[in-house]
Amino acid sequence: MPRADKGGRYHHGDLRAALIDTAIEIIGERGVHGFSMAEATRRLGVAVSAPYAHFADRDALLVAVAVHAYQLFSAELLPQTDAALTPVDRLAAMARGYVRFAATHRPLFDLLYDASLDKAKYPELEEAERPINEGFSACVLAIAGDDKEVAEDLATAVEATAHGLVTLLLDGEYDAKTVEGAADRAARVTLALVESRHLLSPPPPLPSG
Amino acid sequence: MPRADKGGRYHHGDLRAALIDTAIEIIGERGVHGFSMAEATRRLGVAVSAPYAHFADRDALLVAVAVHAYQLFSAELLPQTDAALTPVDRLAAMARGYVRFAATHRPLFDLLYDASLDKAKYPELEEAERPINEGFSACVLAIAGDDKEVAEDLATAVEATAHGLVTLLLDGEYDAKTVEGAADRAARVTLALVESRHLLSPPPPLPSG
DNA sequence: GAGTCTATCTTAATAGCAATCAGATTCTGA
DNA sequence: TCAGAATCTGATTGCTATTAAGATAGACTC
Repeated sequence: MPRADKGGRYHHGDLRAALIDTAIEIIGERGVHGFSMAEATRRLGVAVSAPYAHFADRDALLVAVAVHAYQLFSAELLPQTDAALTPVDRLAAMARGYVRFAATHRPLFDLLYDASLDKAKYPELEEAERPINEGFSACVLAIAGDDKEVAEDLATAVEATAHGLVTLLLDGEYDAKTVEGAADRAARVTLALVESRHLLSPPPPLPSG
Repeated sequence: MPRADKGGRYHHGDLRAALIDTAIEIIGERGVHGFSMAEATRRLGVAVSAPYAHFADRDALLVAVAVHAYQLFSAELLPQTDAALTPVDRLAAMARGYVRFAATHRPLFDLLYDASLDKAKYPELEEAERPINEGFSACVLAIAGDDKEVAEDLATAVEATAHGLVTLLLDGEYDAKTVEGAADRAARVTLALVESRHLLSPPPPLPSG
């Protein structure tokens, strides 16, 4: 972990990587909102203008951190997919994992879903997110019997619910107990969605309003 | 709608209200993130320091706008509750309304759920949010047969899903078609949750993971 | 109506931030 | 060895929030 130990060398060595590490550090301490380029350069003992040789602007650096975060997310979430479980159980496990990641790495999670990074402008974001979406889709498709429309419907519902639960969880103050509680809840809601006739077949008529 | 038409008067008249209006205007144009005190004072033809006679800081002004947004939200959402419908249908209608409000007043919705305003620091926020939560709770309690634990579980699930759907909807680009599509989806998922044995009774054993 | 008090507003200033530019330094490869 | 490219510094611009001290207007009293 390189610190302000440049020791008079003009060139840093790997400022790009050091900036990403320091950004993760600062975001961990102060949240995405509390991160600033200036603070990062201060910690690295480097001129405020130095980062701009490696990143076009603040957002570009945050995107690099976000890519890193997605990789971590994948690494924690996807192993659940390989287990010898039924697709339904795997899906529930992923919902759990989603909640756990958000709670365990809150600042990074906020960076991914709260700091409005423009996915259109930074294609590497979608690229980094893809493994997650694919693991998820595979799971859902297996459940939906390869009916793509049903699968998309179900996927959206499960994703939305997990994400929404996390939002509610993170809005209030939370401790370990409520984290596992929310994880349980996410799993339970996932099961409810999977079994529902409202999602798994041609939808019955809806009351309008 | 008072503009930069102060016309040399030293006192503005009602700068406090004008600031809130202008803030809504700017947030509508540029999003919460793009709002600045400086821009607001510029539009009102007033010194940059003038707002601080009425609001402690930027956040305090945003909180005032958020209170306004909650009132609008209530006004659009709660009428659904009075209709002569079953509790379940009312709940589905509220899920719809939730999605519609978010899509129709996106900047205000972002202000409520994206700009991390500290509810502990500004109790008026919870106060303004209360009518919504109460209408919602009443509905859910009726469905759960006054079993508070089940009701809380169900409420969380429905709220989370609606919120999550909105998040997904707002993340991608969206047009009128997808808005109603998302509203439909929210209603459908709500029905699925309400009918699920996983939520409406002592929960069956969960696979761990 | 004169005088006082207070709220409101102005001017002026500080400090933090992102971003740019010109130039210095170091690295790289021919 | 030397030219060019990459990296970094120092100085600067212009935006932001926020504060302090003083001017002005409205409200309230005598």
